[in-house]
Amino acid sequence: MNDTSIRYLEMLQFLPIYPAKRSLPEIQDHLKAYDYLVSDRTIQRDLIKLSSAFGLYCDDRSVPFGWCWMKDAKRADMASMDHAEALTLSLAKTYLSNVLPINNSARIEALFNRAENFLNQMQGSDLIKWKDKVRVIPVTHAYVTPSIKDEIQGTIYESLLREKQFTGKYLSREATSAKKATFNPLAIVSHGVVTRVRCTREIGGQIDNIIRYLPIHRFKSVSSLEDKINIPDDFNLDDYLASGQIEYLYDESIDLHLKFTHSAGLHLTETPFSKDQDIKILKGKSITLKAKTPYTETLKRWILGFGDQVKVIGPKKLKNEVKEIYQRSLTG
Amino acid sequence: MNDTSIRYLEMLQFLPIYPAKRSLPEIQDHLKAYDYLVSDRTIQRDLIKLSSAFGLYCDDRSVPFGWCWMKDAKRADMASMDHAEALTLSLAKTYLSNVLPINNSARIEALFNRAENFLNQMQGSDLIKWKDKVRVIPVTHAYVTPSIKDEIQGTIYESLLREKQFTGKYLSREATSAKKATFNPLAIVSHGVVTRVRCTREIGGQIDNIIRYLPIHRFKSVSSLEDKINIPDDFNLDDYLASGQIEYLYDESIDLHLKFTHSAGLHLTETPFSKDQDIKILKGKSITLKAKTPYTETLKRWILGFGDQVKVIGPKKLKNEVKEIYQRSLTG
DNA sequence: CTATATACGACATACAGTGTCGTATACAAT
DNA sequence: ATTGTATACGACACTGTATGTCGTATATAG
Repeated sequence: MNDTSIRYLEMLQFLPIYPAKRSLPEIQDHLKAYDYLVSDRTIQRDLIKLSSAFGLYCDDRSVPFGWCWMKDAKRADMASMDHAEALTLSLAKTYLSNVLPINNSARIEALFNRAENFLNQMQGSDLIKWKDKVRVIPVTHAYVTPSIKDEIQGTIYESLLREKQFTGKYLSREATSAKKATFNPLAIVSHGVVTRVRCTREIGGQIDNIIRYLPIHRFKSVSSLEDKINIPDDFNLDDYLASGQIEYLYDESIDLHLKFTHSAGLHLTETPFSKDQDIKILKGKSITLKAKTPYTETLKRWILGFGDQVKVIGPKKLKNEVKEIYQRSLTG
Repeated sequence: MNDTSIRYLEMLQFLPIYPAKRSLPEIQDHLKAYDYLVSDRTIQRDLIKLSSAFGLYCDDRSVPFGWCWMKDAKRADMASMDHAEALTLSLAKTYLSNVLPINNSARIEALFNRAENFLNQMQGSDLIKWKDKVRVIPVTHAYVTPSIKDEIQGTIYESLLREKQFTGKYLSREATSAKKATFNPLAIVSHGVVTRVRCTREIGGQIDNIIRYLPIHRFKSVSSLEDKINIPDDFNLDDYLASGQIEYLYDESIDLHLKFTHSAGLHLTETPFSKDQDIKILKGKSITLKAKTPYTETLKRWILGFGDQVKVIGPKKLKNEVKEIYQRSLTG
């Protein structure tokens, strides 16, 4: 068996990403721990060899030299972790699990696991309970994720990208048993825990040219075909999303004008609504926001979520809409 | 360059994870592209050698044989990506960038880049514009991310985990110039694009035992110290978050009871509010939801976001609160 | 059944990987 | 400055293994 290659990998995984770095003696010690007893000269030669193939960088401004991955190295994801990065990944995991079915990616799970292992195995005089030091406050309600089988998601994604058809059994909301059909995948639209595939359907060779919008968790089974998809003439995803068939986009662009209470609006000074926002703090301490923005379902919820801490000043249409919502709520 | 070990690594990176596989001629072609001109016999021997050391699998049910990584192989994270995984990662990136400052993690960026490169370089008869086939509809308004310097975030995270102090210049919202002090980091609380550090402050060796809650983007500079942090007696993060000093948790547990319009509530049948939710579809098609849940700021916004499509039935306190919000909105 | 592609054992050879040694250089302490 | 120690690196020799070639067996396709 060839020890050398494995030793290389062990080395590559021990090196951090620039600007952090490791000296040759540190590397040698690390390898020793894995029973790779090689001379320093060998390691030196290895590093030079690997640096051209993998994009390693050697900081030779001072002795001992420091070795690391270049920031933009292709395979920099193999590099070792540091505290900050592991913590960032742990946070990322929490956010993503609220919002995206990531069960499909063995790799990203492996990455998250590596981060947690790193944090758990932190060396030190006493075991530091890092989990007691970190909290994520969700920015959105965390629904229970519908379960999606890896193979189903994988097949649909791959068919989409390869522009191939797939067959499958789909259980619609109304139906009691899943219906078999052939599908032409056109696009994937991810909206939180629900991922949908835009597609047309063929049953018994019959295409109906209805563009459907099917949550992939409702597919009970799928298998890929090698036939090219039939694309409806001039299908365009953005046009489709904007067409209002899906509720999410009401208006391409509106001149939003809101008035916040001081405490509710203050966050805009640090986390702007948008890059072109225009905020003013009025005498009474209220804060006004002006911005050009698309009018989406998400925006509407964002505004409504503030309750009486925000007042819509414009556009008039939106102002009336919100007013009517409140009136209906009170009378309904 | 003619190096066996690096050729091995190149090979390993070319192999996909089971059930996908690559044939020997495919592997040879790939290596040829990297100027590794070796005989097929050599590659065959390599694969056999590597398979025991790395957990490769050879599908020898039909000729030509297909090689791949076993699913649970230790180092499977160096395997090549497939379509589904690359797409998942691309979606994850979009979500995360709305919600978390990930600029700090060179590794996760490297992973995302790898995914996008994979998608861009998809071979095929014609170039497939994958970006036209994927959309993410944000589940929450995307604020502009405050800029945080890598070093500052890194130093604070590391200090927290190592339980060491750090010094830094902090610019408070009211002040015009940053103030230098020593900080005892106690915890990190991430809330969307804003990440805050719970800490106490020391100025001129004087500790005030006020537990502060500072957004890390307001630090202008920091540098780590080697002194152990001073922890206030019986500090506990959860107690602190629950104490109401931060607005986010109003009540440990309430019996939430809501009534949705049919269209607004239907999503709960597939993406449940919580694991213990109890939903009923009434005669008038309205949908009621009962669930035990903490009462948080996020929950309040979630409810308000539905506007007149939801009615609070209980608890009474919440019902009145929402009613008052609407009344104030209309009269204010 | 024939033709072609693939798999794999055997063998001889060249060369890559390695440790050792010696020298040049860098950094820290005196 | 001067000394001592750690590090970097070129040169060389040796061992082992990585490699191409060839021949044979087997599988797939036409």
